[in-house]
Amino acid sequence: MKRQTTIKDIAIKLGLSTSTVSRALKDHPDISPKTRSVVKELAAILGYRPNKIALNLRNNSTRMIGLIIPEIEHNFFSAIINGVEEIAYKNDYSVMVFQSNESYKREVINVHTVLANRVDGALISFSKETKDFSHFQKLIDNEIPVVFFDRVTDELHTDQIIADDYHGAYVAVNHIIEKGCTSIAHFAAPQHLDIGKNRLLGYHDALLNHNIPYDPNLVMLADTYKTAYKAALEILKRPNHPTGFFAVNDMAAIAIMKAARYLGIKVPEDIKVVGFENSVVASISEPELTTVDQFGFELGREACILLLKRIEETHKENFKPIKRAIKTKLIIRNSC
Amino acid sequence: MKRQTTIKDIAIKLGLSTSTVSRALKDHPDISPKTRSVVKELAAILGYRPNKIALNLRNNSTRMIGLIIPEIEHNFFSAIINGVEEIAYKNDYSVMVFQSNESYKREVINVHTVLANRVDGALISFSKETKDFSHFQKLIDNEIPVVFFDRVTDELHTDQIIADDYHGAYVAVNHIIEKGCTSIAHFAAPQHLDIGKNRLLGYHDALLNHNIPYDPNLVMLADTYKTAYKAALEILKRPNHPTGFFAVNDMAAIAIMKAARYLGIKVPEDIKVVGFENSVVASISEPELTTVDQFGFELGREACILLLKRIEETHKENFKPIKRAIKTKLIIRNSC
DNA sequence: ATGAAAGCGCTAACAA
DNA sequence: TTGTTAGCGCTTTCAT
Repeated sequence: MKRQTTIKDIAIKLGLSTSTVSRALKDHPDISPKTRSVVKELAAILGYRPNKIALNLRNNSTRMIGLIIPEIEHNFFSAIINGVEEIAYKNDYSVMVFQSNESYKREVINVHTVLANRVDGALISFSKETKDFSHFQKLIDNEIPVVFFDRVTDELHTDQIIADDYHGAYVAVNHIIEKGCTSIAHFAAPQHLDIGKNRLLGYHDALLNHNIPYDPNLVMLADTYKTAYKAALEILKRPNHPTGFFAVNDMAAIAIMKAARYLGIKVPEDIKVVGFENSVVASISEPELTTVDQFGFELGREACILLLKRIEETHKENFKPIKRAIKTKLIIRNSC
Repeated sequence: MKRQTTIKDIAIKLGLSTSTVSRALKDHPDISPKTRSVVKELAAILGYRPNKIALNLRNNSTRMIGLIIPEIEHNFFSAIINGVEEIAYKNDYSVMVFQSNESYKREVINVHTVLANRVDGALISFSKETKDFSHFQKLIDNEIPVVFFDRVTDELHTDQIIADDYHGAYVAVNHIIEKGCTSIAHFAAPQHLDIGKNRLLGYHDALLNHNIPYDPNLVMLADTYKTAYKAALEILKRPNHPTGFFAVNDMAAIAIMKAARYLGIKVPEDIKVVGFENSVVASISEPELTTVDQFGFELGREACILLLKRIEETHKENFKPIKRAIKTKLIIRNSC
């Protein structure tokens, strides 16, 4: 990089001190209008841009937010990034994105990088592999505000923003039942994730509420396209296979529909399928997927708003974690 | 943020000078083994982490790369981010992602933010709106290495990494012709984008090569789902509508298939459709989409590798821009 | 083998 | 109204 114009350059050329230039540049009232305009003019000519790094060092603040997510390529998370970015941008913060790629090891490194970069705050959705949370504790120990979203844990004393997983699942399964299904399978996420637990619980309670017994044999651990496709083939080959399917996310739901098509089973005539997420793929699949919108963009916004509030808070003592759930909404299309 | 342990803290506690501590920490041979181990021990106990900001200021280097893309939610670009990140990560660089959201105005601001953050280099794919490139010139004037990818321009004297658009399009249209179509429409991107021009050219030449006359009435400007759906409805209602469709990207291709389904036209029996990109949606649509894989991940990797090379280059004089095209590959599925 | 001092670019308390 | 000085955390040249 070329040597950039500094305040000193301007000061020397104008026979002023650096402090005068600094003040003139930020319209300090002490500086005479004449000096002010002269300084600003030369600054413009030389293309002066304040050195953010120097500012960072001086202010001990980077106006940067660290965002750790499992995978950028997952539509839900890119929607979240958008929400985060919108708020950050409006408040003159920049966002550094780090991916764990669902790897615990990588996530630990991400946390270290975030720490090293001296971000002002961090937004985190942890990997599926993560069961130990001590690396996050380092952020907290350093008093870096942290907000967890979507994938959260109660083991850490931090803010949480999640989708209303329980309620979303409940409404979805309710809808399947109202469409006439009495035997309903659930393709679930790992149960050490709150999101896995809560969606299963919503499913469970919706069944019971309609006096449909809960059958563990109808619950499969399958939250990716691949695992769901395999599980769907297996379950659809059972005699008297279930006619309703509630998947923990859209990709799993679509895998179920693909498997059904492969077996010559028709959706929604023979079986009904509901997903969770409302990603782009939901309106591309055939039939188009009925699913629960979890408003990733909104979730990103809310998480970022809360984080900025924490960053700007002065009284860090008696910190009370906030837990907020974003409302979900059932989007009815053609698969159920 | 809490006050972090500094070299000075360690120095004082140990009755040493900051320079000794600094040297001990990086195994400088001058420092006695004893001092070295004592320093390191205390550093570990206090959880010392070098302050990257201070380093940045001193070294005039941030080990950060600025990445400006149109939209993170577009699968192709998130694949690119992954490629970039892989290389950056391996070389101990961090990536700051900025979205223009296809807005010229926002892109100009992005460039300023990138500049303010004193990144060591920038990777850029500009917005559809961008026709004036002077904001990018500022980066070049500051001697910040820049590599353009996917959306590139010859107006700037910079490196470029693109997909082999011409050849990919040529092969795709060739395939459609071989499947028996003689009347083939093209859904194109704006012609001020190289990618729009080159894919149209590939389409054009493939036709001519088979003695099929080029008909401008069969070329529609439609590179989003919405515009493509509308254009497809229009063109499919024409008497003797074309039977082959080559779309500039997958979303447009899927829109064509959706419009066809709406009109009761069968793919691939009645019309054949080929896309460009090979994003996730291509294997989700029904029928699954035949498309040209443009290897976003690879493209991101290559762009980043080239950028890092530029950053580390010492001789910046007689700079010769490199233009590289990543090979594409036709992925045959069920739509053609 | 270790320390003192200067400097990266900027700001702000204090002086004049 | 403007200038001097110190300091943010770190490295490195030049003493010692």
